Amino acid sequence: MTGTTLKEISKALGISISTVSRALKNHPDISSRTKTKVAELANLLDYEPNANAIGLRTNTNKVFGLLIPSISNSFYDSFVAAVEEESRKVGYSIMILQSGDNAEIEVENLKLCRQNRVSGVFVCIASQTQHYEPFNKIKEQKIPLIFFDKVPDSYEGNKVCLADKTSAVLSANTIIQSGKKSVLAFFGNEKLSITAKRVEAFKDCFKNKKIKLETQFCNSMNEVYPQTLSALNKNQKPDAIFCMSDEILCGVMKAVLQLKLTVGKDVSVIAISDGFFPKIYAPEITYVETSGYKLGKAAFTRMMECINDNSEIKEIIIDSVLIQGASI
Amino acid sequence: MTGTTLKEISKALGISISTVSRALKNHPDISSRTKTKVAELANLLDYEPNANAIGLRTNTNKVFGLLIPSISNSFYDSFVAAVEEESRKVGYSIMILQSGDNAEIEVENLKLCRQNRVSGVFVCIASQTQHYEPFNKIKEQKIPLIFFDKVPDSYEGNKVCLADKTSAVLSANTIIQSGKKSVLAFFGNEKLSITAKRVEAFKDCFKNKKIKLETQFCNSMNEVYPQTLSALNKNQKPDAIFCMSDEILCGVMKAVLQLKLTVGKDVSVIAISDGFFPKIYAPEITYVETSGYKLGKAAFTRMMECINDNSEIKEIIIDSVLIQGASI
DNA sequence: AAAAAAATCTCAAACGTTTGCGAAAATGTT
DNA sequence: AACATTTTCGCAAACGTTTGAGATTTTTTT
Repeated sequence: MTGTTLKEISKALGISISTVSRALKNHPDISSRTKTKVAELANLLDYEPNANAIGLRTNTNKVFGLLIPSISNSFYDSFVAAVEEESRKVGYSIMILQSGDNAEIEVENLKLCRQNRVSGVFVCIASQTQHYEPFNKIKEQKIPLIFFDKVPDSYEGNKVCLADKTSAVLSANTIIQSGKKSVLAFFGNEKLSITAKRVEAFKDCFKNKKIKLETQFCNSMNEVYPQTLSALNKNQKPDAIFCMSDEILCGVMKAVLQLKLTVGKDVSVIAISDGFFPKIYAPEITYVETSGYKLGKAAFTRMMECINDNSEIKEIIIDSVLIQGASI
Repeated sequence: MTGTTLKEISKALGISISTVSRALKNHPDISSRTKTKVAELANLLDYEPNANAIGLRTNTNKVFGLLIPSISNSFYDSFVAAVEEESRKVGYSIMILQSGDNAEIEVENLKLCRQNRVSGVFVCIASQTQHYEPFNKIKEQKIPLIFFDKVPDSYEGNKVCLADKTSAVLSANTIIQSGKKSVLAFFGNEKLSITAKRVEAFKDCFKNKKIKLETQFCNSMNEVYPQTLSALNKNQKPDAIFCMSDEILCGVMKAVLQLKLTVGKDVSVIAISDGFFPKIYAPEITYVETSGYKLGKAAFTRMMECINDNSEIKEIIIDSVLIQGASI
């Protein structure tokens, strides 16, 4: 009914189940003659190993858990794409679990990973995650755990993240070198430590400079848009705007378009982005690249290291680079 | 070492494994006294059922397979988000498999779904998928199969897709009613049947009208951009541009921005989109909504119907609706 | 107080694989 | 031809759970 099993093949060939099993995995104990016999019949009968049985027997799954706040986000989905791509190459699949940035759902999802005996889990923690026992449980089961992007400060573990400060500093210095005098800087969710770090580093760059700097925290395009609009309508409007994320960039640009300003001439804009959005505008926006794709590749590499030799804990930081557009 | 098992609980409590198993699932045969005893200890010991063992015993997994060309696409990732969200509510997880629009990887992925005994699979076929035996195999195993978005014409099955024609017709009629005289229409991958249908329906609307219509096929923003640029630089430039997708819209708008034209005044624009991109421009773009999110919800609903009562095959079509912006 | 019914629990097989160890068959060595 | 090796294979247990059917205990009925 459902699928061919080793037992069926063994019966049909008059050999034992173990021989069939070994034949299929090219075990040296088995003669090449029976190997081909087995292979042929298995092929004919469309034999496919039962992943559950294997998982039960070996107590692992060829599956990675991937915990993420939301997949509808160009940064995360390029991360996911990268991890999936690499995983497939080595025979792993990925199980995606969204938390909706909700800490409770996050622990549910961690539980799911344990129940499924996944081979490893990648996690980008929710903003309000406070308790780390669920993560400890994962570790107790010897399941490799890789934090990425939003990583916990106060918890030890493998971490792969972007150079938070570098990207902010790079942006700030670009603005300073261009000789701008009044800067409006938009940052994301104030509660996130990544935001805090960036703000601090960014502000530091402007110390002792004769440049006016105003910083604001925003969570969505719909907040940024009106704020930019009113800022640009003031008498002393900013001559440079910094955008910490794509969403913010979109909000800023919407205001810029609304006022029919030309970026790079009437006002300068610089963003932190993974690169898609800056290129949909003309002139293109100058940005500091933070690639979800690269981050994904790095996280995957780290995961494989953990699986192969359960080595010590590492924190990896992906550097960012400035991509010149014509907006500043 | 790894995790608590039923056996351990049963031994500790001096009762049989089956009693423990039944107690945990609230079976009527078990007294409430032992139920609470079991529940307490299970809780204390952090018992978590082994998904592999359950899967092996019951021959199913609480997992849906999700086959998709690429997840880095706002339409698909909102689809994925919707399916994941709903699945979680009923205790299912999703396994994401990208084909990269490659038919061979697609069959590999289908195989993975079978090996994992998933409870159901959602699939958006690759553009060149020709052979349907792998899908038959899925069906033979009584695994519910839901095609979505890019569905095969020549293959019977459950299908959930957007009203291809309606969205094109809606766009066309909006253009006609606005009194435009020269239309430039960009469509996506020429080989896809969905494209063919839309083109045909779109063209039909313009029959017997005194409107100039030029259609072009494009696959990326980088193609659309220069083409739009040159079209808008001609003497008789189009007064309305139709964009079949978000990517095309971005390409068109880049040219519009480049030329410092104002949408809705200098040139009209209308798109088919799931709604994010049209709203990042000012004025906002008028579009026909085709929501990946809604499609996901519908596909999920259909999946649950299939799981509950293995009813007959259905084809569901999600209607589209015009969202007014100021671009036409 | 005995018989019948109901409630509660246990046994044991099964799901499909993997794997250590021992058995049989083939080959090589004196 | 007898023995030692090597090659090839089979046995059986184990992974953790579910489930039908039977066993035991408790409660109800007569």
